[in-house]
Amino acid sequence: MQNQSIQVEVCAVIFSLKNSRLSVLLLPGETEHFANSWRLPGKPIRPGSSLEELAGNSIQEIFGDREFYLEQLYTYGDLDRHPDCQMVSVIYFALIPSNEQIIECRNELQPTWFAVDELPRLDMDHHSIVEYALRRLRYKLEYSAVGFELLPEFFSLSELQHTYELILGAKLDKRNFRRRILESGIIEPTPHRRMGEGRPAQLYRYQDDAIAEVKARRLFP
Amino acid sequence: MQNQSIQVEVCAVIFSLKNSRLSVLLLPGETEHFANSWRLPGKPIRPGSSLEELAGNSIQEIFGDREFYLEQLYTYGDLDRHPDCQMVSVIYFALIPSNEQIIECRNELQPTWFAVDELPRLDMDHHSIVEYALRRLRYKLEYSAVGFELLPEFFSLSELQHTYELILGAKLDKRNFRRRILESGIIEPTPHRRMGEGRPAQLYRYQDDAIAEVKARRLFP
DNA sequence: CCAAAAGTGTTCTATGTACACCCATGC
DNA sequence: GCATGGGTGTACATAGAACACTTTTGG
Repeated sequence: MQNQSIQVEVCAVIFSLKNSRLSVLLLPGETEHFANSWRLPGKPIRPGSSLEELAGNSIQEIFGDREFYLEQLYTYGDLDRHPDCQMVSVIYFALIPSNEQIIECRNELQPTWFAVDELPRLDMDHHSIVEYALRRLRYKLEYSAVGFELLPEFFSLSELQHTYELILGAKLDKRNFRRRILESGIIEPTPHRRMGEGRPAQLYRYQDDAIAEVKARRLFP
Repeated sequence: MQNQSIQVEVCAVIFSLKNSRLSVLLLPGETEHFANSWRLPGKPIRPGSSLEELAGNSIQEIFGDREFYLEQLYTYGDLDRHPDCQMVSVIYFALIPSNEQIIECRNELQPTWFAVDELPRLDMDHHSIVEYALRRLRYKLEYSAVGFELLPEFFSLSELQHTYELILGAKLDKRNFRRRILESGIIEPTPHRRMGEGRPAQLYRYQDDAIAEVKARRLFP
């Protein structure tokens, strides 16, 4: 059933906001085994690259040489994951700002965004991996500042609140949200304002030196 | 400097209470590169065993076929970890009840307990791995029931409190501790009592069906 | 002047914290 | 009967939750 080889790969669960929905980037699956299914981007490990570099490269191949949030999620290594070999997958999860675009020269890979509540059929155990990444993302929101990583450099407090509401799947109280975020000191006001319908919004920027302090405290109930 | 091979191994950070100190089990290091140093128990991956099985086996070789708490910690894969090859280490952490003994036939391995605040020189980056495992253990104590895993099947509330104080490195209020633990419902009283100096203590047992519920709530500030 | 989104404080409730004395047993 | 560790409740402080109106802009 299963031959004697072990393969080790690095994969990434890439989250972003697309059409006001939390979405995951997937590639078409390998057709030999998993017809009409999709898979997480990734690549086999190779000498000369660290695990994190490989995960970062997989993402930069799709989005270009941007900065983004990247964190190791879990390493899957059960015997029944792949029909042909024993597959060990080191999974990372990444957050891409909503304004970033897939670079055109990579269209041949057919990278595609799927809303997390409308995932297609996925290869192997990738479906449960995405679900786990989503739980971890929701949990991280409560006690760290990770939500900003899905927004452009400048954003309004309402945009930030909508991001949190999208990910947590719940409405948050506007005044409590603003008070907590501002008191936490993880964002700073900028001279910019966003004009649109209604009153212009103060724009804020993320202070990256503030991450460490916030990690210890829960921001949301 | 570094040849082109990649090795993948599974290691375990094994915690227990020895002489009223939180301790880690170490084996003598490989002498070719790391003279007079110690290392985490572990073994290379091999076809036919999942990662968790390999971690579990490494521990059962030392303690026999016991049950114990085992959880994946992190996968280390930087380039500069080992002088000879690129080493990927999937690290697990385990909690062994304080009454468990190292089985005698394994004495040739020279497994040795070291208090976490008096660690010897360790191979590679194993020192920072132990420190990370310790941070994770302390953090887990706050919001889950993991402390029981270091005690025998029956234990008194004072013994449990001392365990928490040892791991967290801080004194806890007796009444608040007892109230919170009992209200959480993660332990149940047993008919047994521990006799000794002073008033006999009610002994409790861990209810393993209660783990899931408690995971979401913080038990300690 | 109306629609639309931004912005702002206070009260109430729940949770955590601090704290001191009586109880049951062995010697 | 006394030394030793086991066992118990209440008052206070802090943090989170609920809640409605005013402000600024564009059309």
